[in-house]
Amino acid sequence: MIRTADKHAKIIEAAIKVFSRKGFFNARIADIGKEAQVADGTIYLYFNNKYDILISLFEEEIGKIILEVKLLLDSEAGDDPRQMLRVFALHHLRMMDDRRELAEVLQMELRQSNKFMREYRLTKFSEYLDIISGIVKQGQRQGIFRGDVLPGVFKRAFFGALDETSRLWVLSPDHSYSIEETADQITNIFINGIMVTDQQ
Amino acid sequence: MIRTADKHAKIIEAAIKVFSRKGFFNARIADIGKEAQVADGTIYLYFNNKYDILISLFEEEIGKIILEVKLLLDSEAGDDPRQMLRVFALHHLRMMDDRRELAEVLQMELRQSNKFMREYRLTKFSEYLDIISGIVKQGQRQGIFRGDVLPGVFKRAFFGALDETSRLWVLSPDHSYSIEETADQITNIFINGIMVTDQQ
DNA sequence: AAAAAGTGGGTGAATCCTCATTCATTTTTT
DNA sequence: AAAAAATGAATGAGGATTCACCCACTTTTT
Repeated sequence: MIRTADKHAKIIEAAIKVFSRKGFFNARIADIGKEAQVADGTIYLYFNNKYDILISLFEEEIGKIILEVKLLLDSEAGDDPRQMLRVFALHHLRMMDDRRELAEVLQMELRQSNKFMREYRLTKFSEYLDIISGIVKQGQRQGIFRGDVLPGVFKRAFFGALDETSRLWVLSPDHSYSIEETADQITNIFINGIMVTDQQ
Repeated sequence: MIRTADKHAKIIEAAIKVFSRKGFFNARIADIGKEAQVADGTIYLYFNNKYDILISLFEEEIGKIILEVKLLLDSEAGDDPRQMLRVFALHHLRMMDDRRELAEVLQMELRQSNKFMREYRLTKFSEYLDIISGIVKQGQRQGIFRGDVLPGVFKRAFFGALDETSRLWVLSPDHSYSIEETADQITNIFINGIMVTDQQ
């Protein structure tokens, strides 16, 4: 055999392709098997069922994204919460743009999955959002962000804004605005919106 | 005959309940029929297929929401774009809170539908978003919103923020913050973020 | 005005197809 | 030659859609 090319990873990769193409419910296990060049039955050696593939996909991929963005924050944002928000936004949008297929799966399926798998907690996703509220809290401690902003509301608003904006590209890949421009626009709105100002 | 108790509306109403409970794909036509107290076959007298129910639901319900919010904007926001954003946000969040089942369907299924029904355009949804960009443009004309903010980006960011925030309640109905408080938080961030300021 | 036809919305059992999952068998690894 | 991994045909459940039939009501004929 040509290298035990980590079947698990191969299947996840294939699932991203197939789910992004057809959506979770319309995707057949056979499609994933074919894409991964693996027999249908093999998939069940690595995953319990179809949902399990989706959940594993979420947790693993978001896990990677968290690592990436934390690294970037450490290396490029110094101690400035404004810069941290910028870095976060830019990384998020770049990632969505670079990895269209993954982006599509996250955007389309992540919400639903919450629902019909109520038992399952998307722990990694929560962790991702908590990076944002962490930044806000830090800014408030430093006195440069207004204290009356609720970090728990802000994190959702900020993520929602990024997510909704990037959906534009996923659906119609011909940007009218550049990633950098868009990230700037959004971050500026939020930063101005949350800063301590002298007037008012 | 007992006055055709508008079967169409009855089916849509039932579909909202069923889709919100089980999600589009897990919902059975039989479930909708049962909920609407109508035979399975009857549904096909009013809709072409299962997708068609979902699409009709979207367009009709969002249509109603558009009418409501436009009325409110006329009657309560005067000519002040800031106030208009407030009214829009508050109405959106209130609506999501009052009509949980509809909210759930919109949040969970609206995204996907775009995808597996690529042919279909969600015209009403676009119209809804364009209310936001209209407000921004008006504010820019009046010189109270910064001219460098792109209305097409802003509308998505603002909607995304509202949408993501309200998902919190839909999934776990025990608010920690009130609707009004949350609407205020979000609107404040965006208004401060977009205002023309003297400093900087 | 009674009887006979006609109309069409409504019905729900039957059809027919699509997969997720299983497992007996084969192939590869140790 | 065991043990482990992989295969893919067969199974069986589920569910969207169809369609032959019903019946309450309206229109036409007698």
